[in-house]
Amino acid sequence: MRQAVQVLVDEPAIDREFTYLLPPELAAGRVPVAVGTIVRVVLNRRRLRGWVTELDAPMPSGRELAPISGIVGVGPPPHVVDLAKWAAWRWAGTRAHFLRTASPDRAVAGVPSEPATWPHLSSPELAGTADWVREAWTTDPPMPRVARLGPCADEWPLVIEALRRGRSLVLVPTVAWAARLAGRLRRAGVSTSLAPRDWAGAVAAHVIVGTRAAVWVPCGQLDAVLVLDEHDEAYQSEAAPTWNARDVAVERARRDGTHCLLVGPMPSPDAFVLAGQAVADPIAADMAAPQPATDEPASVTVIAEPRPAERDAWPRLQVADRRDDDPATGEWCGEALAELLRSDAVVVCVLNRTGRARLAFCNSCGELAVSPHSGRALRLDKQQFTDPDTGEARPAVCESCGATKFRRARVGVKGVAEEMERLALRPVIQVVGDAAATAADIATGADGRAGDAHGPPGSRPPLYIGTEAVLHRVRAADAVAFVDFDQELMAPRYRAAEEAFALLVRAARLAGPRSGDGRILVQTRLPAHPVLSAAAEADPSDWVRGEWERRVQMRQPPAAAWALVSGAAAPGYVEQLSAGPHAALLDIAGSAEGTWRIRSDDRAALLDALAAAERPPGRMRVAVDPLRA
DNA sequence: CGGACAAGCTGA
DNA sequence: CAGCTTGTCCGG
Repeated sequence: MRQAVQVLVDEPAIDREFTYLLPPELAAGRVPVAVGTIVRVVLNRRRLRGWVTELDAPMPSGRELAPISGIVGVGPPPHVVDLAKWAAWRWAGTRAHFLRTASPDRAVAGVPSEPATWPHLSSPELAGTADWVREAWTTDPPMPRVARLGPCADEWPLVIEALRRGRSLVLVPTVAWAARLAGRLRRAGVSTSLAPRDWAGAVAAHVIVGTRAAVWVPCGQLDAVLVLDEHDEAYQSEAAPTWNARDVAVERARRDGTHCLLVGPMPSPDAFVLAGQAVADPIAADMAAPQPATDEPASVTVIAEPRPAERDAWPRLQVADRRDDDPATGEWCGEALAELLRSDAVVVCVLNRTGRARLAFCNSCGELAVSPHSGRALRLDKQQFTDPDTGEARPAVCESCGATKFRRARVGVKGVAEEMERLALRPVIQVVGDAAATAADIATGADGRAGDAHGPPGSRPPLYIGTEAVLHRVRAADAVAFVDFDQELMAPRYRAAEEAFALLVRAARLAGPRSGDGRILVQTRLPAHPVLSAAAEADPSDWVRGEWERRVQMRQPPAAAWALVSGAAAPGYVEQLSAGPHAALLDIAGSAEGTWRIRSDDRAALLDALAAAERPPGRMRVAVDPLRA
């Protein structure tokens, strides 16, 4: 009896399964052949990698099958192969894309055997004290839960609580965080796998720690899933398919019948949708979330630390109201910031603009210099204006009063840095983009304080200024100042407020808790903005509720499902969608640059429609619920 | 995706 | 009509 298997080839453009013969000598080889095993096949004279997706495929009649040409190594286990199939539907991608992410970098001949039980946690370092979160791990039936943890709070007790349940998966947004946590766990004697470096080792580990790809670890049944900083955009892929590891984690936990805890200083609207979909009986009316199946709002309870603890996990937030300042002067620096800069504190300033001049205001009459043709603002370069549309240079003369002196406003990092140095009388270090600063620029002292490595003893610590990259590259500061926070709050993106809050979270970690005198200064003309009140009071619940209502009202993700379709094949594909069976539930809008936005209140209907529509030949990108739209 | 093959274009 | 380009099809 000859055995045939189904093989999905590792070629996203093909994304099809083919039947191959499994020769007996390969079936009896060193690597066991199972669903997920990585094999080599010849398709149309091409040698390709592929994954076994079915072991006993029906033998087709009237066709001679080609044999599998070799076994490459162990691949993702069957339940992960199935999870990849779900993800391909969820983000309108190919199975091959997700199976690649779930497969080891290099050929793996075998995996260790799974321990039957997990060791009892005995070391004193493993004594957990997160009573407040324990109920999250005991609800029956298990379900995804949302928990709030202040930005400066230690995640360790939550990790210990997870470990008590058994084999745990802990996702964190950055590689550095993963490495730090894995090291700490190993030192405490816990068998730990740092994914994806230790691909096969995950099978035998008590805890698997990693960034977004870690959600695809090849281990078996999980007993607890923990996603830290679940709001972080690093969990979502920017390239299509725009999959999100947090959402995959929730689905994986659901399939394992286990608990999943979504943790962060600010529960994201997405977390509420994920938890809300799982709520059968409303536990408390803390937050309304959609339940598409029944159209009935479910209630999601947010688990939070006792108030004093959460409050202490935030730095003090100082709001510098700039409404009284004259906008025409273009001064970037208010009194509170000036005072901070003149002090001896290590200060990190954030300004999400690079370069020097942006807008020019007349020194005598305050008029904004604009192009007479387009009405757009002119850039002031040295003593000349540059027209933003034509690039044409013109003399710097005020149209309304004839004066020739201008001052720049909305200056970028470079311009502010120059003035800051004069104002603060100490060195200013600029951090822009990823490659701009070298390690030496942001060397930190033994205690992790930025600035200790600079200058002779007794000299004043430097100031840092940069785009938000500076928040990733300086490890600690006495204070973080946002030069123009309105730019974040009012950015023309549907997630602007959420992203602004995420910046405050990053800043909070640099500044440290209020007990350590940590401090964030925010210059704004919107001092009552809910994002600012949330951070000032260390309680984001009002803001999160309002943000959710806004998303519902505007039909934005995650309250509604979006798919952005672009590329050469997009017109034909969108035409298919508008003629398909789900068309009535879809809201299709074209845009100028050959991009279509398909919107639906019913995510499943949208995803089914995307999967069912035929893809015409040619390149195409489908971004489901993209971060930027 | 990339090889095969068919249909279309060019130049002598 | 050879020799080349361009387009469409399909893979086990």
